[in-house]
Amino acid sequence: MSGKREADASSPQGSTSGVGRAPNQRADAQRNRARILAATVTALHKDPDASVADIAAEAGVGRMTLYGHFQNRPELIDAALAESIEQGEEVLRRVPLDGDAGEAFRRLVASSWTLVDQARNLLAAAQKELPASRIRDLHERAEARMRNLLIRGQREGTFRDDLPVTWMLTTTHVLMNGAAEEVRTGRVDAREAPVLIDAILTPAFDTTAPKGEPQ
Amino acid sequence: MSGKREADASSPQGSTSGVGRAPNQRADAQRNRARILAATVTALHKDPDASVADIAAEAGVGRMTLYGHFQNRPELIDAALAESIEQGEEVLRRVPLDGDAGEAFRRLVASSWTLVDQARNLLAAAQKELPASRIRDLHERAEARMRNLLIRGQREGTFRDDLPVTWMLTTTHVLMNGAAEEVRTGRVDAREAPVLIDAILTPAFDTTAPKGEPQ
DNA sequence: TGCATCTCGTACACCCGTGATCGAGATAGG
DNA sequence: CCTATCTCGATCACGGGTGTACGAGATGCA
Repeated sequence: MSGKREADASSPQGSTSGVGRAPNQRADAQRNRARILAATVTALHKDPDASVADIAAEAGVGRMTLYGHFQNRPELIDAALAESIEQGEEVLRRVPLDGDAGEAFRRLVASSWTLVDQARNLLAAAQKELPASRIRDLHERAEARMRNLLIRGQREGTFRDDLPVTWMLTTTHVLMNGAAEEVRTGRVDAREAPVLIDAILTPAFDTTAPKGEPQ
Repeated sequence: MSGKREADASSPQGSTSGVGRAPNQRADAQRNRARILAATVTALHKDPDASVADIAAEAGVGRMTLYGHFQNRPELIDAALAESIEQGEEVLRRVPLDGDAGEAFRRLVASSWTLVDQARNLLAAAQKELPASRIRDLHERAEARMRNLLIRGQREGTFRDDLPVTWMLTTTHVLMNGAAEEVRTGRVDAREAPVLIDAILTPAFDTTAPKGEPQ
């Protein structure tokens, strides 16, 4: 449903007219497209404002080949973000959300953090090139999943209900990004990050705050 | 002491040689310098990557006049950030830090948030143009103040001591920025922001978590 | 094998931001 | 009122990124 996006991102260098080429892509063309998308993520991971040339180089492909697949920079970023999020969705869908809301939330945050850590610079780039609405749309499913979980937790009394859900989402989001930044600068070990995030969020959100010794 | 910075930011357009002009600035030149600094903050507040031309326009001054006061973009950003932080210091110095560490911390956060809210885009710009070390230096006093308070709170048993202080600082920092962003997009009212920040930090940091009904 | 498809280098036009230079004119301040 | 100081427009060089045009050659695919 609504698969209107990226309609004709195919047909590299449509020699003469080359308007609406169907997905009759040659195998190597498809491979290159995938490599470019992957390269976009890794290139941006290294340098948040990598140029199109940088990305093409990272993909081991000529700049012109890249422009054959994506008309311009925004379109490239959009496609990369969409793919990245789609892959993330596949992971997050596997996270069991039933049972205790607090436990489920911690599981979801742990999985999400890894994804955020990988794609944060891509996201930063997207925020500069794409309209905010587009980014919101792309994140809709992931955000809804977490929001619903928080709401359920509030109803069941697991989470405090004196906080707006949007603020809880923002807090979670911002903490994950902060942790990613700390990892990047080497001040925090990557494996420790989820623990640190939990150490803040659990007492901040839970109604029963088991912080160690309750004294 | 150590007023080595901005040494010769004076002498606009040193006509011929114009090397080391002492602070014999004319009154209007000083005024313009101040206006430019202020304009840098407000221009960057509107658009995080405003150009030098934008800033000059915002100050109601010619671009060349600006270059008369600051040799290049980094120097301008540096000066603006330094001044902004200096003004912030004046505010923060007035915050009483004695008494209960938790209360003192909340006071400090409330004051800090206002400052962060005003200067966050300036900071973002600075992070792109200035070496990270320089930014660290500029923030040293403010960060040390908060760090010491956190450490004292840990020693006195007010704050948990199972969290690295750096992570507590990061959490605080990141939450303030997040709140500022929410205010900017209109999802949160500015007066409510400090309350929301506290609502997270207090239960997250305090050993005794008074979250309303403790069961 | 043969053709459509795809790759990709070179070269170019264009926009934007920075920073320097020149020089005329305004203005503060003694 | 006179001069050193300051403002600031016009203009240019430069660098870097984006996107387009051309076209030769490699390659998958049937």
